[in-house]
Amino acid sequence: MSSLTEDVRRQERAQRILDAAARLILRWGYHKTTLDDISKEAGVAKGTMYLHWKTREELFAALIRREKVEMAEDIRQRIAADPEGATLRGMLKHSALALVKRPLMKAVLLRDMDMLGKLAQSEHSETIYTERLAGFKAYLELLREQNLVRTDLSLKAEMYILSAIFGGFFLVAPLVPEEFILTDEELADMLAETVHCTLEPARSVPSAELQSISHTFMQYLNREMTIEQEQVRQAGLPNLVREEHSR
Amino acid sequence: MSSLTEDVRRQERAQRILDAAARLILRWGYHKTTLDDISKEAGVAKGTMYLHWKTREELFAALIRREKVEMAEDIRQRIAADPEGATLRGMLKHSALALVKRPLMKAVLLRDMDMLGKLAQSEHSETIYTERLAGFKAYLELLREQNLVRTDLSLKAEMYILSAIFGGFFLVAPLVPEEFILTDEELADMLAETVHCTLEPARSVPSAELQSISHTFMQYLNREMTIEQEQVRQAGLPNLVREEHSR
DNA sequence: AAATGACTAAATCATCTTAATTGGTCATTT
DNA sequence: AAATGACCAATTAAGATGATTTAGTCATTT
Repeated sequence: MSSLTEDVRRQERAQRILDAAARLILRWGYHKTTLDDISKEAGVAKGTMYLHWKTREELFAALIRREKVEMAEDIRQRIAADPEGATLRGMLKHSALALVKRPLMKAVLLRDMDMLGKLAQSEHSETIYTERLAGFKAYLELLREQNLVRTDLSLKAEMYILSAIFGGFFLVAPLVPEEFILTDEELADMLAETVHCTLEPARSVPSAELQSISHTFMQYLNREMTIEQEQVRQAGLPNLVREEHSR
Repeated sequence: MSSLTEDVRRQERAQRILDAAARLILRWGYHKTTLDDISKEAGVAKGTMYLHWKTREELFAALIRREKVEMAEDIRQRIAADPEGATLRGMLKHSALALVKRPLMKAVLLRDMDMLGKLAQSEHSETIYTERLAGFKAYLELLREQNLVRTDLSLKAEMYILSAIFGGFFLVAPLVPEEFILTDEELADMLAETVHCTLEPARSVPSAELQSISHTFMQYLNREMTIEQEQVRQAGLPNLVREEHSR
């Protein structure tokens, strides 16, 4: 039986290891980052890491999951703090702001082969994308029902437009000459402006409606997160407990 | 002294060789396409190709130049045939339409490493991009002066937005799930719609003004083309003549 | 004079061999 | 029971060698 403080220390150690992994993957990339490197950086023995994750891949998957959860929480707070946060433009603006300061997430979302190597094109990364977009599609449908986005375009087209705008603002950054590069804040603002102009109808939204959709959005975000969060939490527990659970 | 019909035959042969090169680079990529392959495909001896271009790189550069010129001409015609062609949205729509059916140009613009290899990141490709954007910037400035695009955003921001939208619509295609993929026409229309909503002011433009700006745009396009076209033409001439010229 | 394709030097690729690294385990220590 | 790090098998990197390919040339043919 593991005591409560034991569990906490485990969790902390798991976080330390993931911190180390994050630092190293950003410096050296996925391929060049070895488990020996990580254990050294985290100040634990290599075997200790195997008390948390069964394989190297699982460790990195956990790292990405944690990043996802942190980012979602970040977005949640930014949106909650912004009166216009729940609008489509607000959502995308805050997602962009949360993304620009997370190189790892950026690498995952944009499939950065240099940093992630084959991890970037693993089926794991593929499904994450598909799932996220599927969840987002559901949210967009809701917005359409409430006339908070244009309905004269097909849902499919709107999904593509959104992907293109969001992806575009990040993907072209390394392609355009330096003189045109925007700051993070400018980029997020212009992205939001583009989404606003293109997809939001020209009418002022009653704050009651805004409140309601804000609630819906938080639910969507929470649903996305709980699954991941559960897995993140379990990484701190000993293997035995995990295996019992999974049966 | 070379006769007139001689020159024509030379030009035709140059075109045949470039045709062959285009076919092969699309099938095998830049790296796997050898000069032997091309000469075989074009039905000429390898030495003959050296009567047109001094190196392999020059041949491929000529191919890309030709593609650029053809595409510019294509855009010109599409815009001329469209009453709204000269608007910003029209310009981008027709550029998109011209681009979607030119895999080679797409590869150059989007820096497709798989197809072009190191050619994609050569300084040649870099300068093409920079020059094109510089020319486009001048055109955008004109549009701003005539209030044909929003002036409440900085020129820099507008350049980035345009790059992001245009690039985004093409770059995300391989990233989004199949169910969201648009047809070429849909893509071009949605791209134009996005540009229209985001950057064009909400006022109807007098057709006189439209005529004027259309003229300006054609000039811009022509200026872009004449330099390239001159080089394309010269590729048909014997080396000796070329060298005399360049001194 | 124009076109060719056999030829060459240089680069690339393929194969083998050896050395080093690394993910994962487990007997030992704490 | 928890944590460690020496250890191992397996993969990967590095080197070395030889074979093949290929960009570019040029003597010969048309």
